[in-house]
Amino acid sequence: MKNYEQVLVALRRVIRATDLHSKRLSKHAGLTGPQLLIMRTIRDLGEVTIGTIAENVSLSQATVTTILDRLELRKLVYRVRSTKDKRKVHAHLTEDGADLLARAPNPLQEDFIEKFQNLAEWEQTMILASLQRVANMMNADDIDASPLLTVGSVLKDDGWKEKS
Amino acid sequence: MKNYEQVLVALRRVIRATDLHSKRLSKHAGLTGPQLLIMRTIRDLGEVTIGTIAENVSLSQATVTTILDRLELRKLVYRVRSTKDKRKVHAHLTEDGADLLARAPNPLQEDFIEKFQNLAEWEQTMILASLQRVANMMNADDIDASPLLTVGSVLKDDGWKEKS
DNA sequence: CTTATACCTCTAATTATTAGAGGTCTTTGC
DNA sequence: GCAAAGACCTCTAATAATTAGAGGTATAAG
Repeated sequence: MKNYEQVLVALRRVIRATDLHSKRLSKHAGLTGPQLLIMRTIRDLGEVTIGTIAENVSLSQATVTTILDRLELRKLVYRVRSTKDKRKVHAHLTEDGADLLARAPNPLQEDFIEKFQNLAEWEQTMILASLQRVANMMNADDIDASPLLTVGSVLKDDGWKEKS
Repeated sequence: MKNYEQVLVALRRVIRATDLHSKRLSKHAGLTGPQLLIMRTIRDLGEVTIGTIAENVSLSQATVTTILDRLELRKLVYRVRSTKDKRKVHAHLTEDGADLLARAPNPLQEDFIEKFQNLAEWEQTMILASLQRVANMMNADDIDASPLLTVGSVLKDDGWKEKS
């Protein structure tokens, strides 16, 4: 399994669904969960458009826009309109933003990627499937508890239901 | 009749419909008809958005955008994105643009407004109705020649068909 | 515990830009 | 003169970001 990004997305969905994002993270460095999430996305992906951020953190463009407004007000990020396509806007971290982010704790993602990649492939697949199952359960209106996971079913089935 | 703008719009439509805009004006000052039209709109209306320009010259926003691109390339206009509403963009004339526009002949609009306002109201109404009739005829696929203008009908009927 | 404040989040509407296609006019080469 | 090329003009449809408006949650203050 090459892309651990799916795992991260699944993790984020679990975090949001369980309200960890707000209760656990809001104190640290004065940033809320979504704010941290977005700032990390900007740092990790480099020159990103609003749309790309939204896609990566599973939020609407409108939501990302308003959160960026607040971050920009605090001089933690800034926007640059693309010259090649003037519809697009790139978000960047300011130096202050990068500093703050570096000091902010990241209990969930800290060297997670490195460790995850050292796992056996079948184990990675199993973990991903489990996370997806949890995330789907959180977001589902009617929780269907019947289909139990088996290693066999996991290895066959790659996709997972998108958020309703 | 307070607004002579309707008369100007009607005039512009006649000009476009008869291709005067390109044949007669394109030589002067190196500007084409639509370019002149748009630059005058910017000068006369002050801080205008793209949408307002489009409305005033009866062109689509997309068309105004591309024409402004060419004018901006020649440093005759510049754009400023509104800080109050970041969707909006204001167009301005550069000094070069204002100079060029001042030297450009304006055979159709030169002190037209002042003279027009000195006419009697019924006469203004009559002229507007006539222009609208001509403009509508130009744009109509099937020209209906039957209804002749009368002073009575003109004074009653205020609206006119929008361009199809 | 209630109220106020500050976030988060969404959908729908708005504004500008771009893509793509088709048209006209002017210039250039023959 | 005439054909071809290049530069405009113009539109509709698609795309990107923002805003408006409404509803929800969490934190702070009394």
